[in-house]
Amino acid sequence: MAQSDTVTRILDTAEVLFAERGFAETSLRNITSKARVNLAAVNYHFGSKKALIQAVFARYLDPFSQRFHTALDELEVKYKGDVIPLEVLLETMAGTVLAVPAERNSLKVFMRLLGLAYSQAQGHLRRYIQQQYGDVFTRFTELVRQATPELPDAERFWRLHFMLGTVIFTLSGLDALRDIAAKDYNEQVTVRDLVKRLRPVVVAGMNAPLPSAVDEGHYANACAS
Amino acid sequence: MAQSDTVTRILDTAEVLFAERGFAETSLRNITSKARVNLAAVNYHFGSKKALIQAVFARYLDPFSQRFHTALDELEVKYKGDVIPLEVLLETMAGTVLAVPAERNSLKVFMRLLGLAYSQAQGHLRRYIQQQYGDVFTRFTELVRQATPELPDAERFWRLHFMLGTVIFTLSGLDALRDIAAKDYNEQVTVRDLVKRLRPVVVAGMNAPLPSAVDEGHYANACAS
Amino acid sequence: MAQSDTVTRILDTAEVLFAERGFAETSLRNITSKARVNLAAVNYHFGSKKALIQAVFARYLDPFSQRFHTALDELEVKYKGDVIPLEVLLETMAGTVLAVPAERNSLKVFMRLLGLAYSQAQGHLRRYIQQQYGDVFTRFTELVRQATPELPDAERFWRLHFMLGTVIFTLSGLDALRDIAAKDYNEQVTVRDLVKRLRPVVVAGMNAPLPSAVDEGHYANACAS
Amino acid sequence: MAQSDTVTRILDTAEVLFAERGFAETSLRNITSKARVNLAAVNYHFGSKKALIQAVFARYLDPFSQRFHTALDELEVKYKGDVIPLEVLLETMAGTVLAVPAERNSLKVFMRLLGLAYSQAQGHLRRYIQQQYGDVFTRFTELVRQATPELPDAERFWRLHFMLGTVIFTLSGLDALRDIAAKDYNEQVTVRDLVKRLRPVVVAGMNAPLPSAVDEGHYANACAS
DNA sequence: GATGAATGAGCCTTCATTCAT
DNA sequence: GATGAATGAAGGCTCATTCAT
Repeated sequence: MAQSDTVTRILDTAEVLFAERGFAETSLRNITSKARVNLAAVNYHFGSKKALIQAVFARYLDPFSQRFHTALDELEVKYKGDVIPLEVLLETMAGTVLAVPAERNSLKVFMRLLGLAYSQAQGHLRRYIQQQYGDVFTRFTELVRQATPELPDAERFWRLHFMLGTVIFTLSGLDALRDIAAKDYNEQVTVRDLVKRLRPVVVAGMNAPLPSAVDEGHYANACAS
Repeated sequence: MAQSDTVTRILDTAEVLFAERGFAETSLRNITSKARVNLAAVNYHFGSKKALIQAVFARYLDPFSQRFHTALDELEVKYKGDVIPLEVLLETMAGTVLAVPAERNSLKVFMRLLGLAYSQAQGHLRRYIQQQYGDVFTRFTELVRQATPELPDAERFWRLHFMLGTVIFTLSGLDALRDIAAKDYNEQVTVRDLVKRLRPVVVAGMNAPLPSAVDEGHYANACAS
Repeated sequence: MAQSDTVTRILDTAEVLFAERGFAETSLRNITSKARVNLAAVNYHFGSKKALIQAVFARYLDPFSQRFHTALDELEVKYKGDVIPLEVLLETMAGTVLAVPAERNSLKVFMRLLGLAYSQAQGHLRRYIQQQYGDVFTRFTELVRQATPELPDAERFWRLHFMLGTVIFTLSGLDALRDIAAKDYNEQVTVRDLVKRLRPVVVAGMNAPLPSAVDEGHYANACAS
Repeated sequence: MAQSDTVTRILDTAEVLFAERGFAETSLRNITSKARVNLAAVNYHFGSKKALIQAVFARYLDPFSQRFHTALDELEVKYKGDVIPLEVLLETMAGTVLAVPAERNSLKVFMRLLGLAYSQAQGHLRRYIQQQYGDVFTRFTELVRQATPELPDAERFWRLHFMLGTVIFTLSGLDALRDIAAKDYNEQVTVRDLVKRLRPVVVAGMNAPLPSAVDEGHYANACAS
């Protein structure tokens, strides 16, 4: 078997199974048997299951990180010191996110993986992602800060995560939702359709009026934590 | 030991551990040893791990479902045939969601669990929730439909899920995000604060302009799936 | 619930399940749930699973033992000191065996149980049967001895067990064999039919010529144990 | 540890324990601890306990099936079209049965296993044996049919099973019976002795006169099932 | 470089039994 | 007299990992 064929086969199979079932629910046996590879190969090539999980992410995030840096470079050149508008920043990020897995025909898988990275109990994974790719996100949020000077820093932080939740939740649960949509609305939705639908919602969310301080304590009597 | 003390102790411990680690990563031994209860007690009282998971959800969703029905009844009486405004509907839902676990001092846990219900590979759980509580959500979405007659049905479906993602993603990942926010913005955020912040964003998202058909194919060259 | 209703329900259910699956494969839960009786009732009324197994046998063997003694009494009166012919002894035993469970409509179950008593790893059961009912069988074999004076004692011992094997094996596996027979020979066989078929074979087996000493060592080179 | 040493040790230990206690009463832990082998080795090499049980049988039945086919081939050559006498067929089967485990010094174990295969609630095992080795037995019964043209087909079917019961019941319960015989008749019986004793009985049983139709209903009043 | 074999820890579940009520 | 609750032991099986070859 060719040298890195095994490695590739493992990664290809692992990302699909991880995306389908989650990390804990996917055993190395599941992966190696479906990939028709020796069970010990995972530990041989990657060292451990954790390292395999990280490698699966790295295969997406390395090119993403690189392309996103390049795209931001180009934007900074184009706007040469002027503030880059929020819509442009969001479009750029969306474009890069879509571009990377497009080459691997598996945007859906990538989105599922991103969702899992947030929701599953894999502390090592969040630490790994933060450490390896934190700088791109830091750079991006700084540009967003410049594009939304009217937003308090904390508000911007939360709204970015609100919108992150919107996107990841939707795209990572795409299959299930798509089935419902297809049944109820007789509509075959593609990722492209969804992104088109997401755009105005995300922009509106980011530009929503600030919460009025008046409402404070509205639920105070109902919420203890 | 008091009659149903064991049952309660198991449920209390299970919901915390499930919320912290997920279902697959939490063993019955983890639960029973922390709850200082015999391992076999889980199977005696619940029948299986799956049934325990469902029971954990039922303890939240049963009262939620009941209260939400009641709240919607009251709204329908109050508006006697008139359309109930979207903001009122959203407030009512938020109020009910907050009220239920408030009595148990564990809104955070409830939100984590809801997030897990969507993201983890527990098909039985989604089936169970859909089957047991589907009707409340159906009733709610029908009222939302009447409140947003200008939205195409499919668009409303997707936007509701966009907003669901916003809320669940944020609140279920609350701890991690709160830590970051505390460090970067020196801010101790409560769930109440977050709900206050979420409200204008959700309303703005639901009321965002419809996506223009002109944009179609915008990312066509970047997205293969 | 009436006093001994529970006991009867347990015994009725237990004998059926034991006959179907064997002793180890039938749990007290199987029995009590099918009998719609409390799990603890078995230990309450019988003391242990072993005791339940013995009770199931006692319900058949007590009347059998009593009737067989009576039948042999009558034979001894009738033949007043003369030797009772082998055929008569065999017929009498067969008649008694058939008569007992006939009242409970479950000869098949009784035979399965007898087969299990021999084949399953329930040492306590063999000891129990030997201790409780050994005397009837001793009395019977003594009469057989008188009826077959030409047979060496050891030969008679073995032939009785050969024939016991014939009967128990056939009748205890009745269902499976009946299915095959029904399929291959288009024949719906009853227990009565089988007993009719067994009679000449058993008699011929008992009366077979003695093995010639010449044959000794015929398989010596083929058999090491 | 040598390559298949583990497999052999597991099989050797398993067949002894199965024969002594039955399948359900023998745990994998019993087997692996006695065989001084890791518990997981059973699942690694065999896949499941069921598969182990089947493997234990296969180790006897594979060579038996092969040898018996060969022996029947030789008989057909020798008798070139003529009918092979019943005695010869029975001797041939007996010889093959004795020859196979002789090499493994465990005829007794083999016989116990055969008895268990019939009496224990292991449906999968009967299915497996029928499927894997059904053809040899079909071939054998066809030759018996030619050797006993005077017997009605159904009668021959039942008599073969009568005799099968005789043999399996006796040989599978050998140890217990041998103990009794040793005590009562001061006789140390070997398997060879028993086979010598079985032969005339089996032949006489097969050749017994047909049951007279006159006797029909003899026990009719005594047998309800 | 790659793999078949083996391992120890842990999984969920079921068992017969006991006990307080 | 009868039962719901609880228990310790044991069941078969799967896991990620290691190791000799």
